[in-house]
Amino acid sequence: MSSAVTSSLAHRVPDLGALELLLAVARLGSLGGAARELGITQPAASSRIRSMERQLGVALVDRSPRGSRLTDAGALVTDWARRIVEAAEAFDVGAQALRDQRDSRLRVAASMTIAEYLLPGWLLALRAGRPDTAVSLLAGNSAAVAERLLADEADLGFVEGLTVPTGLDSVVIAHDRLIVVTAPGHPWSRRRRPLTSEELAATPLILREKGSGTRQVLDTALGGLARPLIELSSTTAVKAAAVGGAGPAVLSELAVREELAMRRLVSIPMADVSLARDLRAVWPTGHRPVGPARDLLHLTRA
Amino acid sequence: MSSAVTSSLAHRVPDLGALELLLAVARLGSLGGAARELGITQPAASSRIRSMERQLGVALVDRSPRGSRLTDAGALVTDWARRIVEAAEAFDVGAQALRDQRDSRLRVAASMTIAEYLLPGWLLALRAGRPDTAVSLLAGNSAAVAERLLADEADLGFVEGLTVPTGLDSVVIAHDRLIVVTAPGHPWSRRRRPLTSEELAATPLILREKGSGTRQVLDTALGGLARPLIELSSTTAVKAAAVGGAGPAVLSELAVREELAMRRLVSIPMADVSLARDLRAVWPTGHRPVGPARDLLHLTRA
DNA sequence: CACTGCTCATAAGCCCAGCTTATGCCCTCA
DNA sequence: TGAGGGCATAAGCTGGGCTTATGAGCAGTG
Repeated sequence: MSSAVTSSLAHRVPDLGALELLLAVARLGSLGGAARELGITQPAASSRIRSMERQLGVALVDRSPRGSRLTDAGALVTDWARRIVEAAEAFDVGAQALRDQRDSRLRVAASMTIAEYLLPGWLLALRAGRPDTAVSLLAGNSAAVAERLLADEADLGFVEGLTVPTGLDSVVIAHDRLIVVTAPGHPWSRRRRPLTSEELAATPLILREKGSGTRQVLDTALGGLARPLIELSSTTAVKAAAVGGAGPAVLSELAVREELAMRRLVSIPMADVSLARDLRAVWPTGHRPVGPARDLLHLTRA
Repeated sequence: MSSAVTSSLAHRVPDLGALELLLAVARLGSLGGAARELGITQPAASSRIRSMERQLGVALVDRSPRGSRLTDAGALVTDWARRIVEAAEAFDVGAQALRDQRDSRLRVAASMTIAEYLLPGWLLALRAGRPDTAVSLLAGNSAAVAERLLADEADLGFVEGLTVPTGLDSVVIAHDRLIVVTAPGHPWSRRRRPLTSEELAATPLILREKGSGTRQVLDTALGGLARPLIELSSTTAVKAAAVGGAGPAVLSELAVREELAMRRLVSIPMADVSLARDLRAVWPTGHRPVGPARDLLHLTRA
């Protein structure tokens, strides 16, 4: 599979600290200034940038006695670096929410797909507006989300099922749909006509286990007929199998957006089945969200 | 601005090596197996995962004498980690292309926006299909791209201007458009009616310098009338100024997609101006791309 | 003209994170 | 009951990144 000769990414990509430093240099136009901002000394910054240039084999900044500017290549590298740092920020805010299980001002319960793909972005936006709101996150299925809310162990929930659990009010915050995907080499990727639901039902698919949200939606749409090629217990495992060419899979648009953009997977048009589903914010009937929960709710709609 | 107390991301986010290790553990279901794959010893993997758990304050894997499985929180963390690693892969493939200036099998010349936002994804896809194609990248404006191609110093080019440089054949590979954006707090973000071109032309904007591709398109669309609030020399600088609330900016949709998703910027609808532009692959007239250049060209269209 | 203040670079020394090797315990399966 | 795969712990090494101390180049100023 992946070649063992290829030394790991971590050896070829500068670490986060170096990338943050590079972004600071780009923004401030000076090594010393960037060092100050990050709370390190100027020689440390100087040496770190230099060793990054050595590692990449590319000159990144033009130094002068009046400051430092990015080279053309440096500007490009800095933009790519920003992507890594942004992903790291999402990771950070998510991990923090996961850690502070107790006594937070805003306790969120969310389904897996939403927690994976949408929540970090929302939390970053929330932090931008209200920097000191401590958020805690509990991820689980719809039933678990409902349970937490009703036990007053969460202030706001997010679910992605077809139905709203009883005892909860809800509002639709986004739409999602399941799509059929295969690896680029699969015969279906060269089809001209859209796929019919009969064909889909007749073909063994890479699926989530029974009981998962996605599986429920698919089974309902096909009339309980989806045929498993294999059943896996996480979206990630399903994606990996599909990318590896094991067969067609049915997954949330959210989950495969990046794989589609990278052409690691291709989407197969469907003719007659609508696998749309709503993503909803939920809360105990009558208890409209207030305070930070209300702020978060507003963020999610737009 | 950003608080100095907040210790840097790098202290709260595990480094790339640790994240890669976590992904390997998730995939293989065993610390030792993951260690083997990454070419380190089992104790090293064990300790690294443990220190990552300590750093995050979250249990990530359930160890047992028969292997290790991710906890629920671990699954979530792993998915967020995958995002970082994917961004790092894009960085890596881009940096490599930037380094290998000479004697590559495939020499690409691309405009800044394309090099920044699209090319790494293409190169990853290309590498997936042809793992050993050495690619070199030169980023510059349309004129520079044309020059390289005509001097036979590049095999395939990508430009985003309004016109195709003479001497080159081209094919449209994607569409882009410029959009007006502001920070979320700006008055325009609460407008109900779309913006007219008169209003846009009458308002001082954060702009790229004259001569840049985006500026050209905007000036043409407004009849050469764009009024600068400030002129900055990179897309990134413009974005940063806009995010900071300095005023409205006009930027490529590609460049601000993530900022929009994160709600760091909001898009202001335009009534009567179309700021669409084509992204094109280009090559010297008559010399249709062959070999790796042809493969890359195919990847970009879909 | 020299002084001040900004820039960056170099050198010497410290410290800790992460690696390795060596070992031991737990569990399962033949 | 022993073999084998899983993980943990302990001791010792190494290197990368930090600090402090110092010097040099350039701009603006009285």
